[in-house]
Amino acid sequence: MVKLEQAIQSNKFKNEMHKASLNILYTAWWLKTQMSKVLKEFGLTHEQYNVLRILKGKYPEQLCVKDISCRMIEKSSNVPRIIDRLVLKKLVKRADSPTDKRETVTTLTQAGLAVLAASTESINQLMDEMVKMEKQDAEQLNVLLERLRGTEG
Amino acid sequence: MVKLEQAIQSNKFKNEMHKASLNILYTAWWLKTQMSKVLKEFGLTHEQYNVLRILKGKYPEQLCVKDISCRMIEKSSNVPRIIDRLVLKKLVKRADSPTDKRETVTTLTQAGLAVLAASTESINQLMDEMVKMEKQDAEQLNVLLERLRGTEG
DNA sequence: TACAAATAGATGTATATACACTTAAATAAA
DNA sequence: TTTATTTAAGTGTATATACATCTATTTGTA
Repeated sequence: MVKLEQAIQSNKFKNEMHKASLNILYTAWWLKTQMSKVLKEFGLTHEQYNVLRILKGKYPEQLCVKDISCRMIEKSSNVPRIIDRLVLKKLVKRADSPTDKRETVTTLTQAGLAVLAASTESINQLMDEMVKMEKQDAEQLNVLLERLRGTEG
Repeated sequence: MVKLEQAIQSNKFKNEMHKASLNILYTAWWLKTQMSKVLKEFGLTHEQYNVLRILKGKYPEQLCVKDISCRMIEKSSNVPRIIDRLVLKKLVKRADSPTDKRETVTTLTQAGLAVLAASTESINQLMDEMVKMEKQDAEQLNVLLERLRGTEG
């Protein structure tokens, strides 16, 4: 097992909480990197994949930019530009909203659905291989992460 | 407490492990965002701060680019360009390595030491306010994150 | 109704990530 | 010793993040 100390070549942590913060940042980077390798085979970035998944969650409903934004893991993502790239690849379609002329709405194309299905299968397979963890541990991890963010407002 | 389900407006998780992965990614983004707000007051980005901390860890020793890279939390960071920006701000000094002409070595300036000390104090204060967690929980979190990365290699 | 405020999305800029490629220098091998 | 390989760092490009600003539209209010 690769411990945090080896990964970042340091064992000077102010306290356990400081170490845990660095551990979360490192683990997030590690997860993203592994997933990105798989997604690259489908010509997708991690963030493009996230947008496709969000669209799938409401398919065939059309979602406006702000409805996608508020579901993104990283809230400061620039969704219009991510959609730009998905449009170029013909994985999503953009249209004016019929109810509000300020909004543009987006939906998956058939190609988008296909690429998403295939890439999701690979991602799920990766997760099964990569992350060996008992259900009970995963539950405990979720509890602790939400406890950590306790003061979030 | 803000749960993951509210944060990303979804409660469709394949299993607890899938949820834990998203929870780690979201928590990492949340931590980075909070820290970046504090660092901005000192004109630093999260990654610039990480490089300064790494240099401090060996100060007054001079570190070459690869020694900084291997200590970065995000290994794919482009360290030469982060150093470029720190040099412009006169927080670090770059010089040719005396032993290997391919290498350039970097050290903190007095200004760099001062900015790092001040920003670290603010970051520590933020952490104390933001993250309310018992030492025991933090220890358990570290155990679980390392168990999750078990197959890393 | 007319005007002010708020909202949606697009756009601009600086920085960072991810990764490929180049150049120079050090090391290994023929 | 000469050549080949490896290594270190810098550079180029596409994409993303973080945040500010702009425009068009909608909503709220006088």
